[in-house]
Parts: sequence; structure tokens; C-alpha cells
Amino acid sequence: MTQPAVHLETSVGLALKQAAAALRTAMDAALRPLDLGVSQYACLEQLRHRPGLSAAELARATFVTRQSMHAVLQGLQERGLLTRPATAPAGRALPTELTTAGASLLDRASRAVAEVEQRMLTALSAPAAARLQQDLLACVAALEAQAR
Amino acid sequence: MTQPAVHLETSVGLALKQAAAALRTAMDAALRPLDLGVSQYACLEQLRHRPGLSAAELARATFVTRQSMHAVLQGLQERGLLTRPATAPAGRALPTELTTAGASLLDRASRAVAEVEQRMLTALSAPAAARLQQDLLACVAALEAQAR
DNA sequence: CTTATGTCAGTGAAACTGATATTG
DNA sequence: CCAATATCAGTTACACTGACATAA
Repeated sequence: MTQPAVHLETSVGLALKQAAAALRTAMDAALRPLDLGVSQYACLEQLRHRPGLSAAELARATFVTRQSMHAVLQGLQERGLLTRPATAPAGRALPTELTTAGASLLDRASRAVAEVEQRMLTALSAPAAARLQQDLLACVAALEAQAR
Repeated sequence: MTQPAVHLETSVGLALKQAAAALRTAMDAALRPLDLGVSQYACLEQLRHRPGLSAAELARATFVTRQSMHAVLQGLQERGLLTRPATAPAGRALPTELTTAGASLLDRASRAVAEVEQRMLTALSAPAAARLQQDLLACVAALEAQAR
């Protein structure tokens, strides 16, 4: 008799999936007034943290392919939220920077996202939230270690 | 001077997103040999747990629209993994059941997924994993409470 | 009339792989 | 020749909204 290998009630994976989906929905709603998608926001946030990254570097920093990042950057550039030189100053890499408009919009987006995150953590104490984050990152590391 | 409202290094939301993405990728890889998508697997697993659910009930149980669930069910039904009566025994609802083939495939899928989940949690003790799950569900509840 | 359900159709965001050109 | 980059094109899995028919 084979007993189920996965138990819905205690599956961390299921809980993780649901939490990510709920967060995604909430962030979508929070960012919609600013006409920003979650991926676009993530790109801007990364760029504030590490200005001058190329598309390929941004892609690695956010764990997507450079093709996916390329599409995100194009959309943001068309709206004047970031700038890239027309010609590469060295090699082929185009260092990307936020414009004033981009930084300003990011500022508002960042506040909206912080509110969502805070709401998500209402039931958790500050140490519990920190521990949650650490545990999640440990999961990421474990999954990616096996990936190769 | 406005200081960033979101700090990349300590953002629970970011960690959550990354963990979910990594899990998704790992599950995709684990299920590919069985020619099952993550959504399809989730549907089958739910169905083992609660046989006889209608499409609309399944949709609510997995937090998607009934239209999305409809597409998933169609694919699975075409492959003979589940059955639905051609005509509704009552109302319009079509109670869905796993076929023998469906249950057998789910069994293999379930084992593969359990391995992924176990790998994900290698760095965590059993109580830590249970606590992680509870914290995640608390996040889901908090986010969905505000949603309306 | 209202509600729940199944179903068809179209749309969308976000990722992917493959291929090509350019630069060091 | 090789490695990294940018970019174009196509694809995929998965969700969504809208609309309609039907049954209780």
C-alpha cells in the first residue's frame, strides 16, 4: 500500500506557492496605479541598489535570462525611467542608470511595496520575520545547489 | 532626503519570490519526465485528497479561476488521467475522479515532488520546517484578509 | 430573477530557447 | 577562435477577464 508522499496539510512547498501567489497579487494591485509590473519594479529596485549595471548583470542579479531582462529594460527605457548610452563605452555592455523620473517613480513604488510587505508580516514578530527570510534564503540555496 | 522604503538585503518579499521561483524551476524539472506541469500536478494532488470535486470547487481549493481550472482539467482528461461524467448527475457540476492511470502517475509525481521538497529543506530542522510552513500560511492569511 | 456552473474565446505578463551580430 | 554581450524572433505555461448557456 502506497501512502501519499506529499501531504497537503503540511507541505511547505504548497504554502510557499500560495504565499508567493498572494504576495504577487497584492503587489500587482499596489503597483498598478503606478503602471508598473512586479518585474519592472524589481528591476528598478535592483538598479537603485547597484547603479550602472548592464542588462546581463541585472539579469544575473535577479535570476532571469538576459533576454527576459532585455524586454523589461526596453519598456522602462521607452518610458524614460532609465537611460542607457546609445553606444557601449567599453565592450558591448550598456551601463544602465535611473533617470530622475525613474528614481521618483521608484520612490513611490517602493513605499507601496513596503506597505504590502508590512501587511503580510502583521502576524509575525520582527525576529520571526527575520528568521522567515533567512529560512527562505536557505531554501533557495539548497535548491540551486542541486540545480547543476 | 528620502531613504529607500525597501531594503533588498532584508526584504522578506524578495526572499519569498526567489524561493518560489527556485521551487517552481525544481518542480518543473522533476515533473517534466512525467509530462506534467506544476498546475496539473497540483490539481491531481488536490483530487486525491478530495475526490469528486467539481471544476469550480477545485478552482476555489487551489485559488485560481474556474476558467483556468477548466483548461487544466481538459488536458488531464484528454490523457485519461481523470474522468468526469458526460452529463451532470445534479445541477451542472461534474464530479471529477482520478482514473487508475491518473492515480498511478500521481503516485510517481508525488514521490518526485517530495524529493524536491526534502532537498529544499535540507538546511532546516523538522521543527524549523513546520514553523516555516505556519509562518507562510500566516502571511497568506494576512494578505488575503486585506484583499477585500 | 438570482446564483452557481461549465464552457468558449481572447488577452496578458513573464518567463523560456534559439539564433545572430558585435566586441575584446 | 573564444567568451560575453545585446538583440530579434518565436514559444510556452499559466493565469486572467468577458461572455453565454444552462440548471437549481
